[in-house]
Amino acid sequence: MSKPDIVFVAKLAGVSPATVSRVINHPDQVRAGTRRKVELAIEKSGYIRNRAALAMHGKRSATIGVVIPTLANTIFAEVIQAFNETVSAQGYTMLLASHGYDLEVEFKLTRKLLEHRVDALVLVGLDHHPGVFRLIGEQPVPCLAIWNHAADAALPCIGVDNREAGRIAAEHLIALGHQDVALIFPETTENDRARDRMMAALDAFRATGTEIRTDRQIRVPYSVAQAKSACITMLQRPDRPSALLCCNDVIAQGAVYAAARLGIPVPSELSIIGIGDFAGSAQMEPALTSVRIPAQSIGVSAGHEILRAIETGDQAAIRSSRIDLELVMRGSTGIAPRLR
Amino acid sequence: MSKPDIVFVAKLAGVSPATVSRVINHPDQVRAGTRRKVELAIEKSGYIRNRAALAMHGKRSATIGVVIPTLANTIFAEVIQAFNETVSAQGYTMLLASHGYDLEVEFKLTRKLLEHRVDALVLVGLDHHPGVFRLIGEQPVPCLAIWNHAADAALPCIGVDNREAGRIAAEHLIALGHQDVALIFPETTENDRARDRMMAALDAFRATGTEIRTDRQIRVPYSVAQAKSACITMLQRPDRPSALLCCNDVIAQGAVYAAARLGIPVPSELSIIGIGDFAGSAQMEPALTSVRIPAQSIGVSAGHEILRAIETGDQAAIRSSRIDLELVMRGSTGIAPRLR
DNA sequence: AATAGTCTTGCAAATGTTTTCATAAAAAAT
DNA sequence: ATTTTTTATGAAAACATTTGCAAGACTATT
Repeated sequence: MSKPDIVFVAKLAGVSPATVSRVINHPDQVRAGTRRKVELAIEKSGYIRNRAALAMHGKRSATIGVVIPTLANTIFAEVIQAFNETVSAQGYTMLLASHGYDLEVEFKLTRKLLEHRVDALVLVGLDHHPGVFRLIGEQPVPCLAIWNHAADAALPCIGVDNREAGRIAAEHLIALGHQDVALIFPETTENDRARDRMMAALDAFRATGTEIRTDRQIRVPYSVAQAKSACITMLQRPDRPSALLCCNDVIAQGAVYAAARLGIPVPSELSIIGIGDFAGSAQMEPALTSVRIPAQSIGVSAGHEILRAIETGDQAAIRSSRIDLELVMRGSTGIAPRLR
Repeated sequence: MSKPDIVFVAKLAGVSPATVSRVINHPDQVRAGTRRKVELAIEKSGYIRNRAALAMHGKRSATIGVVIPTLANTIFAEVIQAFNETVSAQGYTMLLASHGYDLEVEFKLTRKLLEHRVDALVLVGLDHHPGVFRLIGEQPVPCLAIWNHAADAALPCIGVDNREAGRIAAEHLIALGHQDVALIFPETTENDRARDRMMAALDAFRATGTEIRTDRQIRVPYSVAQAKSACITMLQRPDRPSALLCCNDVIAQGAVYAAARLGIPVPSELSIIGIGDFAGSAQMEPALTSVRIPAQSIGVSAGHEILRAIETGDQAAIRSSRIDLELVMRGSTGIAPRLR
């Protein structure tokens, strides 16, 4: 009664296991009559082939391992969705793991995915546990870093230049005349994306002679709720800044709500800019100005590159690419109050 | 140079493959000295055990298949995250597939996951392709439907009663005196959650003698952008309703933004209620009134039940449970204008 | 020092499938 | 009708691992 295997089906159809295998994998190699018999037996027995046995044969496992920091908010939803659509169209399934912004955990998960003999590996960002680099150096598995791009990256990568993202955001505020800006960022020690953006933003302001004081640098996790309450606290102080530069749109959305709650008019009294242009940002009122990260494109190209690397068997075949950022000016930023 | 296997490691350590296997799986069964030798050889060779071979032995594959409608918006992010955290703590990895609200695709994906010999299967909702029911009837795999709960369900299920959700939302609006209500829902043919909510809402209004006209029933996909623009169109008509009952918070968020855009004061002129209480809903201004679906609880209980079923090997062991809904009254709903 | 008992370890079988090679059957050519 | 060619099928090896069994190596007990 327990799950029928290929030899059970073969007996039922009165043929050899080899023939059953051929019906499944090379149907054209078997005579129509036999094929029908076998197909009937498969149908009747409810046979489902065991991919594990297949994978043991050096065949593809038809799985792609994907390790992301979190599933909890919108940040990676769009890339992953696009990536998944691309590869699943070719019959691949995603083994998805999330590490909660802990690179030690990321290492363990990566190892586990390799145990499953994923045909390829996708990671987010360029900063990883040394063990991760060792693993992908040793294992013959195509590996791709997404979201980030850097010319000198240790890994093939498809994504944006986060330093540029931080710079674009900062320069937009600078161009609007903002001098007193607060930076709302998460903890950056295990998050290279956030770190790059912040450093570039600080540099951009420094280049205009403005040093952003540390009490203008707020630490907050990626959470609309926590961002909102942190911003409320900060914006209630008498010397509030004229603009908020947020590490991503999750935080920026929280900031917009905070301003709304306090009745601070945006953008006339307070400008808010995010990074990412996540779903919903364009619809907010006021709509959020953001540095657009084309998640869709990243996911799709990543999918194609991975597929190509798997098909050709050449793990070095992955082409890195830098996806262009774009400043999307919307209603949440405006000229600094002091200039009017 | 190609990936070392267990016999390579065995040779390197000067022991038999069996001993290497034991070092990995039953370390206490091997003498400390030998163990160290083997561990060194594993380390040195960069050996990673092949789970496929393991799975072939009737062992666990240590994967759990999860099929969801979409990854693209927040809807399922929280459940999946909670579920994943729960099961990954026990060493399981998620094979995640999304079908884009197409039950035919869902069937194919389910089949594929079974080929991978997932140790358990999680689906969303109770409505499925007949093939899905056949598969899970034939395969000895614990299967659990999440998000929905119904007493007479064909599958073990952990979730909420979506009819109740629709009813609670409707009755809240009724209690506030709203008689002219619009329903903003997605296509319901392949989405039992949406269908149940809508039917129950219509019934609730009918019970008070109000029949909701079909031109008050708007069809819109789950997208903030599309919901917003559809609502803008509708709210601009001279005979706009006094309340909007939205199938979920994604749509409701779009509705709130639509009202903001048009300058319609919420809730004094227009009440908006959602279902789900997704991330961000509580932070909006005005904060969104919603029927809370405790995604976190659902994910965690689902995880525990699945783990129990896997460990005990008893697929019938999964206990269904109905998770309680809760009306969360916030700023987006208020007394109907005609009563003031 | 001998015996019994306890640990360690290796051998070999088993797992489910694919594929190469050989053979049998059918089709085509004479 | 016979031979040649082509096509379809089966037998068996291979894949990487685990585990029951048996034998060998210790340890403890007398």
